[in-house]
Amino acid sequence: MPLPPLVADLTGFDLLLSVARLGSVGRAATEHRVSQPAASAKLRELERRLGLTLLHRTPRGSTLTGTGALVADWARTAVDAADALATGVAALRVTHESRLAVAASQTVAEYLLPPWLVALRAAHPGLTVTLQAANSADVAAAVLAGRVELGFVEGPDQPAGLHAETVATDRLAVVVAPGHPWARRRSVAAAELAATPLVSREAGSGTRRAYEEALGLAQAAPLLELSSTTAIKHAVAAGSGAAVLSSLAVTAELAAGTLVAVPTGVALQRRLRAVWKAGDQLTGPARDLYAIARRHR
Amino acid sequence: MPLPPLVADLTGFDLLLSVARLGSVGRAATEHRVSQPAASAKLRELERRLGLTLLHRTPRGSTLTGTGALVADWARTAVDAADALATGVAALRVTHESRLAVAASQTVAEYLLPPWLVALRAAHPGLTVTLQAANSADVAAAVLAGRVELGFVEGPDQPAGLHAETVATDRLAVVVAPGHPWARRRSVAAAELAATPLVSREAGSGTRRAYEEALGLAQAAPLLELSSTTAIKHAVAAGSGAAVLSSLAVTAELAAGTLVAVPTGVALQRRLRAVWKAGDQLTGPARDLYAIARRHR
DNA sequence: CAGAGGCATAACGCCAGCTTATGACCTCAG
DNA sequence: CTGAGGTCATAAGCTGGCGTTATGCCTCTG
Repeated sequence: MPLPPLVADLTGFDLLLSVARLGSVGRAATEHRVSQPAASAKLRELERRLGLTLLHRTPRGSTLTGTGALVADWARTAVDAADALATGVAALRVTHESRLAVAASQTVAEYLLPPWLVALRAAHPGLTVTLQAANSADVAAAVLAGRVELGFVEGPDQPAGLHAETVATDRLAVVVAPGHPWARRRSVAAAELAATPLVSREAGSGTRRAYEEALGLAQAAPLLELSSTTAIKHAVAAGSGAAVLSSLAVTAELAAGTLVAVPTGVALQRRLRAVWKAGDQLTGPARDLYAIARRHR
Repeated sequence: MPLPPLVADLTGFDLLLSVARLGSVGRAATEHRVSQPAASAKLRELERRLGLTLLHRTPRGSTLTGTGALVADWARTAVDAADALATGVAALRVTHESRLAVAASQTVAEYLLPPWLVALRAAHPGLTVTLQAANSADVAAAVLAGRVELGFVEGPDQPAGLHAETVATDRLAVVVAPGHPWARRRSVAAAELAATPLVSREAGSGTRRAYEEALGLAQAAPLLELSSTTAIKHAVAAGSGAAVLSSLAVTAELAAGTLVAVPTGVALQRRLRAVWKAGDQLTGPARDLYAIARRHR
């Protein structure tokens, strides 16, 4: 199901947010580097397509109507998400004149880092960040080798030669499709969970290791081994079985009802930690990013 | 600061998500009702602009690369937010062949309802929802008069003639600008809070009423009275003083560091309740929406 | 009463992006 | 080994959306 064309292009909504902030269509146009008539037409077209009146236009400027304010607040969420996407992509891009290099494990890179980077960028407008997404072992290696200043790792291991500080705790959730027998269970005991083959990532993934450790398993026998979280979610939603995933990864699906979380008797959680070279003191943007990560905890 | 042009248009990212799900550029093109070359060109252009390789193209289809999967996950967040925006707008639009009419107070309409409606639409693909955003008293009146089947209200009042069930609890947060004297305080006592004029909504707003009740005030003297949550946030961020706002309304600002939450000795919270006519039984989409709201709690 | 600031309308030109048609490539079946 | 079917890339041509400048009208201010 493709995105409705109404919202595929966010520039109109972005313009609306500028009008809300600046109080005039003309000033919003200036901020967006377009002519005033272009902005005026764009906003009018937006109103026409939504079938809503968003602005009170007066000779002294423009203000939002009630519905305009409501739409603007929803739009802000979408624009912020797009902004986080842009920031993440910019960091992923290998820029050779980078200023801060960061490495992060999959879960952190996917779900936590983008808003942190948006906040960091607010504090350091000109800063370029490069991000390397890798598994926890590679992150540790990159920090040790000095390729990145700061790393974020998951899982139980204590990396040698690194100073580690917990910045967040990630709960792991057992998820199944709504039609799965477990979907209506009050609870699934640790023993039953340990005895059930799951849809999971490849051996050595941070999520899988944390799960194996929590259940005291040396190596869990997988029902199906897939290489990405997304693939696992789809397989489970299609009824392939149960999976253990970061709760951060399944909020949207739980909200939509595509997946159902099953309560368990086990505390499935793991710490997400910031790591840097032991003995070193974090400075500049790296220090700020660490502070932001702690603050968001 | 306008949105980077890279992400202003989400169609490319949306297409990427379809490719991830369907495994082929051509099928994604079909789903989006465009020709295969158009989709191919669009994805290639996306890769060019991001400076990243997102797809493995093979004669048997296309799959995401590692960075492609990462970008796709971030993109999914943005696309979902845009989808919530579209759903909210569609519900706001007065459609005359509506099927489910809902009224909600400001906080619920702004922050909670869009994802609920997205989930509801997943269960009822053809359903048209109309939404009326109003204050709690008007919501109750609309339900009583039968203009809407289901309402969502906030605040302490028990609406006469209506059956009410709590669907969520909203914490109120005391927020100030980072430079405000309170920003570094460990705690602000109830008495001090009650004695301090705040930036607030007009008398009678749900948030303001809940705050007055929690502090045992008949009527709080405002420092500044503004008509929208957004205006209040900006005024506070600019250093105008302190405000009490729904924690739902300030998550983004707290994350970005624009605003700072001040711990207080008072339990500032209020219930958000679903209401329908006493004696009636919820049926059909209204019943499902209520269930979704409870599930998201 | 004049000027400034704000939004709308008009006229025009350009380029982005879509479509159809076709080609190149791989895989698999017989 | 060979042909069919599926996938993606390239080419060429056209349309129309969108932005620009120029201008007019309105309202509030001094």
